[in-house]
Amino acid sequence: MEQVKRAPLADQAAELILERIRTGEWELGQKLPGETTLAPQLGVGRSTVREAIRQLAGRGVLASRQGAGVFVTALDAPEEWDAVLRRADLVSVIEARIAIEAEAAALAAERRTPSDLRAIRRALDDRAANRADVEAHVDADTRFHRSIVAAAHNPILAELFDGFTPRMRQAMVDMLRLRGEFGDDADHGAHERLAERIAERDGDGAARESRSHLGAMKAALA
Amino acid sequence: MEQVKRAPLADQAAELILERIRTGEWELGQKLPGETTLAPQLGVGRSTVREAIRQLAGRGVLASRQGAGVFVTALDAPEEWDAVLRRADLVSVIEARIAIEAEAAALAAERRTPSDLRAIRRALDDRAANRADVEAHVDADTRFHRSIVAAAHNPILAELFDGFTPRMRQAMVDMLRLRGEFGDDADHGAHERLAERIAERDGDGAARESRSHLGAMKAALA
DNA sequence: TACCACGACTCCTCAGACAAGTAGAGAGGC
DNA sequence: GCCTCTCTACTTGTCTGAGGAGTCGTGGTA
Repeated sequence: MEQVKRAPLADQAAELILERIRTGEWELGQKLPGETTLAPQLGVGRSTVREAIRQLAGRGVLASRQGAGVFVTALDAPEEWDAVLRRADLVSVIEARIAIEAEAAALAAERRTPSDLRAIRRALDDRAANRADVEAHVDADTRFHRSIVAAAHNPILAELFDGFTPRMRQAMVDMLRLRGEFGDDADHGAHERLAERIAERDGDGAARESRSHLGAMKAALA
Repeated sequence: MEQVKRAPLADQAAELILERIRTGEWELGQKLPGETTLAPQLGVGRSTVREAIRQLAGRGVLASRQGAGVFVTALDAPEEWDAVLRRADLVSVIEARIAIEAEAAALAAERRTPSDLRAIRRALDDRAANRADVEAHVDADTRFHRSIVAAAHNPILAELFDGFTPRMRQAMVDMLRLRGEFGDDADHGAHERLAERIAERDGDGAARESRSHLGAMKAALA
C-alpha cells in the first residue's frame, strides 16, 4: 500500500526546517537565515519558503519580525493530536474508531441507565427518519453512535470519539454519495440489533455487533 | 503614536478568515471561496491570502487540497488532550487502554513483519530480565506492550498508547509496590502467550490474551 | 561622548505566469 | 437506460521579479 509521497513543497520545506530546529542547528531565540539564502538551500522558491515559515508560525514554532528576521520561539510544539489525525490515512482512523466504539458498546451494556437507553432509542428513531439527505443521515448516524459512547460513562472514550468525528464525517458523506446505498433496511437492522444488545445488558454481543458493523464500513472505505 | 498598522496584512487576513469561520459563515468540512475570489474580498493580494491560509493550516483550522479547494477542518483549537487525561480517573484510562491495545494486538497478528516479531521477543526477554526493580520492571513492561502496538502499523493507535503511558506509569509503580507481587511466573506467562498468538497470526487469540491480562490489571487497580 | 543620518539587510506585499491536480459535464459505447 | 471515458473549467501549487517598509549597525558630526 505504498503511499506516494505527494506532499506540497511548502509542507516538505516546513518539515525540513522543523528537523533542523530539532537537531539544534538553530537554537531557541536565534535568527534563521534570510529567505533569500534559505530558499536555494532547500531547493525551493522564495514564496514557498515564506509559506513554510507561515505554517510553522501558525504552530507557534517561529515568529517573524519585519526588517529583523525570523526567530525560533519554541523548540517544537508537542505533536498536536489534531495534526496526527489529519495526516493519518482513513483506514487507521477507522481502526482506532473500531477499538474505541466496540469497547464503549460493551461498557454501555453494563452501565447504561434507563435515561441512556431512552436517548439511544431516540437517536435510533431519528436516524431512521433521516434517510433522504446524505449529510443529514450521516449526522443522525453519528448522533446515534455518540449516544452509545455516552452510555459507557467514560470521558476518555467520549473525548476520543469526538476527536474522530470531524475526520470521519466528510469521508462517510463522500462514500455514501458514491455508493448511493445508505439507510437501507439491512444497515438499519444492524443498528437496531446493537441497541438491543445494550438494552439486554449483553456486553459481548454489543461489542460483536459494533465491530462487525464498523468492519463493514472499513471495507467499504478502504 | 499610531499603533494601528502594526500587524502584517497576512496576520490580519488570517484573523478575518477565522472570524468568519467562528460566526458560522463557513461550516466545518465546507469549502472556502477560491483564493482568487477571496483575495479581492479581503482587499489583499493572492500571495497574502495564501500565507494567511498557511498560517491557519499550521494551527489545524484549514486544510487545502490542490485542485479541489480549501476546507475547514476545525472550528478552533480543540480542548487540551493532556488536561482530559489528567482529570479523568484511572479506571477510565485503563478501559481506553484496553480498547486500544486489544485492537492493536489483533492488527499486529495480521501485519507483524519478521522484524516486528524480533522486536517483540527482544522486549519480552528484556521484561523477564528486569524483575528486581519495580520502576525498571514497569518500564520494560511498557516497552513490551509498545512493541506490540508498533507492530500494528497504525499511527493513531500508537499515538494514543503513548499518550496513556505517562498517566499509567506512576499508577502501576504504586500498585506493584503495594502488592509486592509482580514479575511472577503467571504474569510473565500471560505475556509469553500474547507474543505467541501474534507470532501465530491469531488475531482473535491475541486480542483475547491482551484483554484478559489488562482486565486483571484493571481489577487490581480499581 | 552623544546624536543622527545613512545604507545594507530583512521581511512584506503585489502581480503575472505556468504547472499540477480535481471535479463535473458531456460524448460515446454497451 | 446505464456505465465509462475524455475533455474542459476551475482550483491550488510554485516560481520570478519588482517595489515598499521596517530594523539595525556604522560612521560622520556637533
